Amino acid sequence: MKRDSRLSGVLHVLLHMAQQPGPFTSETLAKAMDTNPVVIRRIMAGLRELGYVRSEKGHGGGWRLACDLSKVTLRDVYAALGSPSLLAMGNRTESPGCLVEQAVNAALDQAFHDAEALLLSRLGEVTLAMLGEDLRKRLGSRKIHDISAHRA
Amino acid sequence: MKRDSRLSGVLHVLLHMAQQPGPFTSETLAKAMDTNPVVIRRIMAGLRELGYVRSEKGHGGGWRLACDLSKVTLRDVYAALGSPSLLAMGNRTESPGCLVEQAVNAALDQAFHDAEALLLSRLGEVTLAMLGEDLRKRLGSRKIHDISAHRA
DNA sequence: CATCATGTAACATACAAAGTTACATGAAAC
DNA sequence: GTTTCATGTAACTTTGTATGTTACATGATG
Repeated sequence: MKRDSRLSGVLHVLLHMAQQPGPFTSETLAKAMDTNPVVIRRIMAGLRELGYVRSEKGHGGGWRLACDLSKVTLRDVYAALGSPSLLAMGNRTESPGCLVEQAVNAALDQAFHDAEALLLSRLGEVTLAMLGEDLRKRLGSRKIHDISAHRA
Repeated sequence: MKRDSRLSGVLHVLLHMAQQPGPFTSETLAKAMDTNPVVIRRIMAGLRELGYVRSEKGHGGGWRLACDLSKVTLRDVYAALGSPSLLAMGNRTESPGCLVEQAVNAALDQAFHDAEALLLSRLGEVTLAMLGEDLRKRLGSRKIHDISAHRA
């Protein structure tokens, strides 16, 4: 797999859930995302632990939102995934004895750190509610999107 | 392999080369980097094509710097590697039909793009000569580092 | 108790970087 | 000219991680 798409995926799920009351089974969500129910449960596990969503077993069970969408940022969601590494590049050796490599690492670390900080900052500026608002604009006059129609 | 370390690696090689006249065989460089000669040739190929280094076969052959170190930035070196992706994360689907996913992508793309731009900008601010200068400071009063002593 | 849905372990697949082997090409030394 | 050295490159192996899949235990509902 080329790149980590868990953040993209879990946001997709959350935004879908925000459009309808729920609950949603992992299977329903998986169909909408064209993936496997276990994958859904996996990426949702961290959000459940942080209380952003709740899950229930048995008949009528499934996933429900359990947070104020205007208080949860994309950065929070990212953190709920376990804060996977943001950059595809890194240093060859983290604590090299070679002074040459230390000089290289210092220069790269600075650039890497700045980029990571900016990305986290940007993610922290966007709430799930804002995403929902943007979606509403995109939907325009259309009827609220039904997740069950997603399969088309 | 966890993360792409080619940029880190090739910079390490270039900085080593800047400390001594050369030429350097792939094998010598590989030993200094604790890796394989073919890996060296691979990461150096792009730099050769752009004229940053030259290579010669046969006796007395090997790699030599062929550029003004004060004119080549880390961003140039990155480009010579083929501009591999900088971010470890990406969108699930690049051109989704689903409006929900479009909204998610739009938000993430913005953040991703900003972070990539900043990283490239930072890399563009640092020249190989500046790296060499930093290294000189780290070396302090010490004798110029001999690459053959690297194996220690 | 049968059914539904999550929770999770275990295994399979896909992909890219890094490491390795093998050999062709060309240059210098003898 | 032949040997030796060094690059150039293809092909294959190894490794790490995300993703996909199967199987089954757990618990809730009807």
